[in-house]
Amino acid sequence: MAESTRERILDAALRAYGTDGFAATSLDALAADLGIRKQTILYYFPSKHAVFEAVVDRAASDLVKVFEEEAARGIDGLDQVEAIVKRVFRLAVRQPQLLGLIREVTRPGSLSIDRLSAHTAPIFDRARDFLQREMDAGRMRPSDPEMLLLSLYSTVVGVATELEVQRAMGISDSLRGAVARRQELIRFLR
Amino acid sequence: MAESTRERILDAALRAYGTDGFAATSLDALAADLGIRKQTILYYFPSKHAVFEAVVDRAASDLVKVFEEEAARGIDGLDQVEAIVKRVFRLAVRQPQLLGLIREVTRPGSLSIDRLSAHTAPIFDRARDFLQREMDAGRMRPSDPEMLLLSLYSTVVGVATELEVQRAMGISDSLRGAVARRQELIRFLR
DNA sequence: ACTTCTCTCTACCAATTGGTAGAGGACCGT
DNA sequence: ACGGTCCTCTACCAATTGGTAGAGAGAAGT
Repeated sequence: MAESTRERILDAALRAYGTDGFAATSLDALAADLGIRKQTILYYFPSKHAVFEAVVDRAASDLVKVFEEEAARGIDGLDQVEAIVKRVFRLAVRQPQLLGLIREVTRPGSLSIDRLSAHTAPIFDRARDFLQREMDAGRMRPSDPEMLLLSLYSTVVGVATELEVQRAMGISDSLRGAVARRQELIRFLR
Repeated sequence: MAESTRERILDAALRAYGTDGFAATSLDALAADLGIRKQTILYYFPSKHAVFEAVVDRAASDLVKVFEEEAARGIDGLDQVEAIVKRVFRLAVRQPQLLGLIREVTRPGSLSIDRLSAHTAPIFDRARDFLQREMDAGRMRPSDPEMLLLSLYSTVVGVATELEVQRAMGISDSLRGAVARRQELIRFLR
């Protein structure tokens, strides 16, 4: 067996929740997509919401791993920021459902936002301290590091939502836009 | 009667769809929120989806009206851009559900995105032409006007989503962030 | 007084929802 | 051969879903 059933369920759930949303995706639809019965899903997860939480957990780990790996390489200064931004952008373009899921979690009525932030809070703190140090050392334009992080965050998430808007507005070359936004973002940091 | 039932339904639907989402909001819940029966809703609208479309239509008109009014004042150059950005930001901060609705419409699996873009396309074209003229005249930093518009759009939408993220990350002063982002955005345009 | 129109309601429906109970097969070590 | 564990299934359920049919109240016009 190439991939366990549990992993296959999480894959399909990420796709479905990231595009159609949690409420719009029934367990039956999810199961049908996988060619199984929904009772099989409920064997691995106690409830529908538990599936969602598991998807969020895995997505958060994937995202955190990117930061961990990049931080471990020990590049310093803006080069590290640029490397991380590049990798997150690549992740966003290749897996738009992942950002769709984040959009779903960060919705006002969401219950699982604390679950996501529990994963990302350490990364957030580390990034803020890093930026603060760089600013203090004069290697980066001084500003509020928390606000800068939020700005970075919403730019990346914005890229995912833009793709649909671009399509609706008849703008053709969508990948070019993402690249342009990334370059603009990095230029802003310098 | 201060407000017609139809308008009250649209108000409540905007609130609900903008925060919890379309699929997560049942007609029964919507009706209960208004103290009426769902059959009353179905008297004014032929189906649940029709309610959503009506909400989208009205929200789009509100948004378009802001542009129309501001354009009619005949201010030229960057001052007009700044005025529009300010008004849209104010709208976004005061009515976060409105941006939540846009987020809902621009979701990949959405059916109504064409309905929204039908309203906003003329505005989009006019804004693009305006920016192009300003750039040609040398009154604005030259770049791709379509990309610039997308950048403006995602910044504004980002502000709405940031509010929740800020709360989860423990950043307190959320309004300050929005103002900072607006100033940064306008500074970028110069 | 009668009809007509507008509006909100009760009663009801078939389909779908998330979830439970438990059967049965495949594979395991004994 | 046998009991146990892992996994996926069929059968079923109560609750909720969006939607239909039509009663009844009220105001307005005639």
